[in-house]
Amino acid sequence: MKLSTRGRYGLRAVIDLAVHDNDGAIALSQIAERQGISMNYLEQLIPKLRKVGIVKGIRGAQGGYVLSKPAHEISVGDILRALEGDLNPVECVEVMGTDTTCTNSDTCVTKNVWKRISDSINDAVDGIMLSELVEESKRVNNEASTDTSQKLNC
Amino acid sequence: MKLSTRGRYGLRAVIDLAVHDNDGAIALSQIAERQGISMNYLEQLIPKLRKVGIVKGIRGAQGGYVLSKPAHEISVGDILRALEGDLNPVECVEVMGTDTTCTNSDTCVTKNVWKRISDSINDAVDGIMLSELVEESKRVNNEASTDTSQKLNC
DNA sequence: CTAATTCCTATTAAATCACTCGGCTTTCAA
DNA sequence: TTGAAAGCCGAGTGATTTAATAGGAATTAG
Repeated sequence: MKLSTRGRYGLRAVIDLAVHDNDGAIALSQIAERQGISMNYLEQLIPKLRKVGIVKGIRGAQGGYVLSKPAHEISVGDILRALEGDLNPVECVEVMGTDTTCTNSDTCVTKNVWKRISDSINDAVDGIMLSELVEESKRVNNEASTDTSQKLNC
Repeated sequence: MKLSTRGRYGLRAVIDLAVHDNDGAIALSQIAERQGISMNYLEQLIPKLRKVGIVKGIRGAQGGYVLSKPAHEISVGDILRALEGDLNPVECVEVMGTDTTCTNSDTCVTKNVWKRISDSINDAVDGIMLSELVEESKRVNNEASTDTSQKLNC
């Protein structure tokens, strides 16, 4: 019941990108260095974010990545689901009504348990917008004001 | 971000045990057969439940397992945490204040995200008591009333 | 005693994770 | 026009975890 590094690194990368949003295209190498993440590995996470329209790649020299829509239109849920797949604790809880796997879903007691967990997770992450995290990141780094690099942990 | 079979099988096993609570000690072989779970594997999950005082083993012939406290005093959270370990989405979110790993927790923006996810998961599972699931299981099986075996899926 | 049962430890095949690596394509800048 | 900077893509790999299986010791009712 843990998020993988995909979700953790990926969220940090997107926050980093969002914080530097008005600096034009940001090269992956910059994000990787600031966040202390292997660039090769980050490169694997990006396609997942690109596919759902969170980031956009700009190829060629002086290229890099930008957010493909404003930060207040991107939720943490969007980011984490792109990176981790659906956030349901079990397979059988699908999008609502579309029970593919679980055959005896009528007599299944545990299903309601998984549903409640699933809903609470998704509600939580959908309630946090990327813009909030950007604000918080800037505020925290101003207070600390030691270095301007947006180094994030966890 | 999925529960393992430990949590899924284990919860079903405990529900099964709770449903047959007044039949005396229940052999693992019975639970395994009713739930369609390998007995050898179930045997590995039991120690986790025993350690936190959810079930109690009765050794010898005619032995088996019983709940070690009433079902309304056992939450789904107790069961899942026993089987899966803590339900936090990342390591660095610990019991509140005991931040062992994450060093720069002050400037860590994502930490609050993990905290909110963690809280919502734990609130959800702690709000469901085993007794509720037993009630529901009995009700559902009466309505369906095809077989008396408490076969659960998911 | 003996059969049933819990209890404990070891082994294992398969999957997943967290990367690394190499090569290709696109584009800008000099 | 060419070269370097970047994104893009797929294959490979060691370590860890998962989901079991297997075997045997301890315990107890009948």
